Amino acid sequence: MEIKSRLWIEKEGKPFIGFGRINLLKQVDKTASISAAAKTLKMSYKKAWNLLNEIETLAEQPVLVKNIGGKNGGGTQVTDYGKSLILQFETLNQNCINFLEAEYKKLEL
Amino acid sequence: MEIKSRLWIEKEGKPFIGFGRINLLKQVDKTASISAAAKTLKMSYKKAWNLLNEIETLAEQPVLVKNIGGKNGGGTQVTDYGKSLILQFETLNQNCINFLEAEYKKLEL
DNA sequence: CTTCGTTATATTTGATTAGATATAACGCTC
DNA sequence: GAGCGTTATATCTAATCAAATATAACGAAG
Repeated sequence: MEIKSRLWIEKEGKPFIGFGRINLLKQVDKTASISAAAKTLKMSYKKAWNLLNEIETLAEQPVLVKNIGGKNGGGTQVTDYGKSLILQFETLNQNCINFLEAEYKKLEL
Repeated sequence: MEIKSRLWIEKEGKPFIGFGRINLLKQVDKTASISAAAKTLKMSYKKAWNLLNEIETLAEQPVLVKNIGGKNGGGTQVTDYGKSLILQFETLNQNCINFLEAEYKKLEL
């Protein structure tokens, strides 16, 4: 028996960043490509693009720098702001997990 | 911009209790009827029954006392154990929300 | 100027899930 | 024993969501 959690941040009532989107951002950062990131996460390119597009629509600062065409067909880089989103969310998530594990031990189920 | 969370407890890898199930249990406790609880939550009886059945299958102690037939066709009562599940989950959930609100203020998004 | 792999986008198909419907058992009440 | 409203369960339909497919634009490189 174990406790699970999912947290996310909303903006204007719409999901802004959460577990899946941050995971996707990390893969984009690692591969420098939306399509490559989608492939490693076994997700359709369309879905990945939609998720990233929602993030950028809601974000006040640019999250991605995209290059269409050119060397190797192009690619996508994650901005410093995007990287800070990843870092902040992951620490927040880990803090939450630690907190819940401690609380969970107090329960009698 | 606001932070949201969902937490749940799994048993044998399957969801045991979470937000929706606890909400349903509360309604059953209030109405003393699965069908009435399903109606107020705008959920099909089948779905409500399935959720409650999963809870009881995984729980080590009885959560519900069901009466088929009889006065008013029967009904369902929540056991003391079931009520303790409700109470414990709700306090845990509220503690988590308070914790996250505090953590959230530290972030720069 | 052709090739390449990427971003970008619409459309269509498929699968999974939720919902509606139907039916039976049950036991108290009248 | 007929009626009632509930629990219990199967089956069929609808709707939603994910996936696959198709197509175009793009720009560096050879």
